[in-house]
Amino acid sequence: MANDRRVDEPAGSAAASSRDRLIAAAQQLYWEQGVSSTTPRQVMQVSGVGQGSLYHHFPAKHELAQAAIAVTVADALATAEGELTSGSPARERLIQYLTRPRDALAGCRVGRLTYEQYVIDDDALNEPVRQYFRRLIALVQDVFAELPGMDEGGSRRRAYAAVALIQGGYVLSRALDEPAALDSAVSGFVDVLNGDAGLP
Amino acid sequence: MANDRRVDEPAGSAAASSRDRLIAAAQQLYWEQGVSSTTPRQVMQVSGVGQGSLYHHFPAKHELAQAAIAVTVADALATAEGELTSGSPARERLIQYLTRPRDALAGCRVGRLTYEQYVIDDDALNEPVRQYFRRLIALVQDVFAELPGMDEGGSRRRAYAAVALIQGGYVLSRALDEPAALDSAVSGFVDVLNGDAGLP
DNA sequence: GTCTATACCATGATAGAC
DNA sequence: GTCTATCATGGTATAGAC
Repeated sequence: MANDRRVDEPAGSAAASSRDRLIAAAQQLYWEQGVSSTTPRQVMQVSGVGQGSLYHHFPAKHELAQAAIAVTVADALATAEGELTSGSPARERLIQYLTRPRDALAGCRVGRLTYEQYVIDDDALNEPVRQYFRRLIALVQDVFAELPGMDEGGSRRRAYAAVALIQGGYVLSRALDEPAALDSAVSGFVDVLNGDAGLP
Repeated sequence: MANDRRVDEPAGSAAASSRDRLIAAAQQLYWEQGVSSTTPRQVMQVSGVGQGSLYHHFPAKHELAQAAIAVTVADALATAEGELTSGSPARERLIQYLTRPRDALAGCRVGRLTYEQYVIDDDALNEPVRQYFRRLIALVQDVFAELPGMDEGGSRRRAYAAVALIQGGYVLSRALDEPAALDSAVSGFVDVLNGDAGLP
């Protein structure tokens, strides 16, 4: 990555380079079936790039995974940042982040990596995932902190809860094969956030 | 399972049968490193059972996985049921379930299966996972429903939120390599449940 | 940069003796 | 029920020509 002086091409470029097509194919396959289940052969087929080219651009599967995960994390963070730092009132930004339409059955592209042994065993693959959640939680905490009468501990705990809720909603939707499970979980959280609490 | 007439041995039996040791080893390995990463060889080594015995008791890896996952799900459900149907007031039962000490870095033995391609692709493996979450959510919903002024939709949504929160807490703890992340998420949820809401 | 052919190894499973 | 030996497959990577 660091020694790659190639000029960046636009993501939607009509004729993406072999390297970009390999990364895009890997991203898609990782999302659909996980990293360890994705073989170099499959990446070649989906990308339409030959075997020689794959191993020319990436010395091994590991380096391809590193590149693909880095792009996935950067994209996901950019989306969240756009929602959470827009000009809207804090309350609206929070609701917008929580209720954004998500492909619940597909799962979180980043969160699922935490249960992938192939990723866990490899610090270079693990680090982007850690950074993603660190920054996402910080973004959410900053929004909670804008609300009146919120101390630092309170905003911090609520940020962990909000991000965990989304991740767990994905898990429930997948387990139950029920896209609406994530929505139900979010609704329940928003209910209690709205002060319509539950404990006497 | 249905055609197995062998007399059940106590779980903590001094001399467990080969079959039971195989299942126990598989459970442990599935928890530590996932199902697809766990090879029959590893199960043999951990259980101390030879290869011939493994394939005598289980025709293939698939049947071993089925048996091990069934036991894991049954155990996890029994634990949750004990907490959620005890004699304590509803509020206490809920808090007890949410704040039970958990090995956050290890992840949820059941929840992690939702991101395992090996499990997803196999209905026989998938069904116990679905049942686990269906029943767990129902148990939690029943407790919420005991609280005053709670309609059915409200208890349902809160149950989804509570279960999702735990699952997502595991994901965060693993992603951040930070056992306390799950605790923070739970605390944030309990904060808002306590009516100490957040949105103006 | 890209291609085809090939080597290597772990996995998942079978065979057949005891 | 348990053992050892063996096999077939497919994933990962390398070699070397173009």
